[in-house]
Amino acid sequence: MDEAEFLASYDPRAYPPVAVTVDVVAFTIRQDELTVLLVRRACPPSEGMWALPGGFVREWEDLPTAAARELAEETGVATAHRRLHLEQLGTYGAPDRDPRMRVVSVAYLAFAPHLPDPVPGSDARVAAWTPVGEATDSTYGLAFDHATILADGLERARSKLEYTPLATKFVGEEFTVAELRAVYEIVWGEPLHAGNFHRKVLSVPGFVESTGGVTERGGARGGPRAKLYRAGDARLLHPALLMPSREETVR
Amino acid sequence: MDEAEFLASYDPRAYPPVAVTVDVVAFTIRQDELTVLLVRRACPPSEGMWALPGGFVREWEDLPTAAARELAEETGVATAHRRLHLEQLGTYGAPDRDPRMRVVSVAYLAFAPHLPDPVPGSDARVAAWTPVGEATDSTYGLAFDHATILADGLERARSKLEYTPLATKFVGEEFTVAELRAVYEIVWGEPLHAGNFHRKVLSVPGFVESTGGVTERGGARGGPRAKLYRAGDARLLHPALLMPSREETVR
DNA sequence: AAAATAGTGTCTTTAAGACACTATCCG
DNA sequence: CGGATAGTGTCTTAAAGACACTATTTT
Repeated sequence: MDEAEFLASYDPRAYPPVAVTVDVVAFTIRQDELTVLLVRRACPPSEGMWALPGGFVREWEDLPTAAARELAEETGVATAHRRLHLEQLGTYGAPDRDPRMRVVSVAYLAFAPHLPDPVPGSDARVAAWTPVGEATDSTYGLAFDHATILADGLERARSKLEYTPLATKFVGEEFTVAELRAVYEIVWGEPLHAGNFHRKVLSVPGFVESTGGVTERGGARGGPRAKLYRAGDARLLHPALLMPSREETVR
Repeated sequence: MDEAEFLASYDPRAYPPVAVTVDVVAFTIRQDELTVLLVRRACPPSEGMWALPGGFVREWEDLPTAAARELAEETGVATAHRRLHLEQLGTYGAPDRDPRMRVVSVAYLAFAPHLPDPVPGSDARVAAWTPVGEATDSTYGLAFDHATILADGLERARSKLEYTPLATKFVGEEFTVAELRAVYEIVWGEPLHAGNFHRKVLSVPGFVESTGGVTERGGARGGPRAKLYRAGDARLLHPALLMPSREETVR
């Protein structure tokens, strides 16, 4: 029996119930750390454990809309938050990933600069921005398969920094090259050469464009004022900015 | 109401019915053309139109297992076909993508060398390997949103050739550099420089390894026998083989 | 004044691409 | 033999990385 036949003879009681949910891996940078939004589960199973925010997809709701709504419910960020980047990460549907029933979850990845502290929702859930170093620790005990989803999201974010202008989604509308470099260093977890990075960023067509302005003040511990840039119109970076440590990590 | 609360109070009749299906974009190369497996729909809606093979996910079945099963049902290829590559492409869940009910479809991408002619299933469906040039023609009229899924699959395949050893999945266990080059030329749709390609492939660590053997005969129209290689152990290609035309296509 | 930072210059090494060339094999 | 193909050599250019250096600003 194929899809067509099955659906032609569709009867809600004739097949096993499946729930479709969205889970959101929302990253933001706070205090020079990459953090992910987690919520504390208020009911079984895994009551009291941390989990990714997520929930049931509503009847007439598109998948990305559902993801944006779930994020908004936790953070109070308007769904149409101007600088929010949302992309599909993958779908997780192992039959036993939720002990109660078959749940297929479509995971989304969200990036935004300086997202606010979670707003306690009307249902008074606890949500918190958690450093990814803690959240990916195997002893942290995320609920369900959320540790896998988070790991996949982190890997996606790291590699998207290489060949897309994703880093500009983590900084404000106007930013300095040093701020952009900080994003790379924080997400990749290793220091970059300031001079070479500077030249490289400016040499990639469409990555950033100058606003003409400079910062009000120099660096916190000294140094000249930095020129300001905004995101350019490139969708892909050519040539790409490759992670330094890729060489040996690769095989 | 969040996911946890919803599921805690789960009752199959309390929420709108959703079906979860898998659709498979299966690529193989036949007669120097990239082809995709399509089936002709035997019942409404879109009766008689071509569509990607796919179907309902069974109760205790994992998502990739469901995709492999759907492919096997059309091609007769054993699910454990030794050289079949299967990866998740994305999930398509627009509320109106199927007129009958809410259907969320998880699309998979499959690659294999020389897949056989489709075996008419027990239900006598018609299936055929169709050149992607025809299938992606906007007048070809694929059912549902399958034109979008196919386009996404093609784009994924093209870019995966760049930085992964995916091309080795389209050729036999042992292959020549020229055969590998043909894969790139067919999928990318443009000729490559034979000499530079040869040197490049051999210079990427872990891409291919020599078997020590050579072909029985030279090229069909002359030329020396070619050395034989098998896939190496690299998961990523460093440095990558970038598409020639990327330069201006990018922004 | 001291220290830190923004930004540039330059050199070395690696990789990509263009082109040429030889050796081998088919018909 | 003529033509096509496998594989290599070499040169030019682009890009990555290491290092040095100047100018500017903060404390």
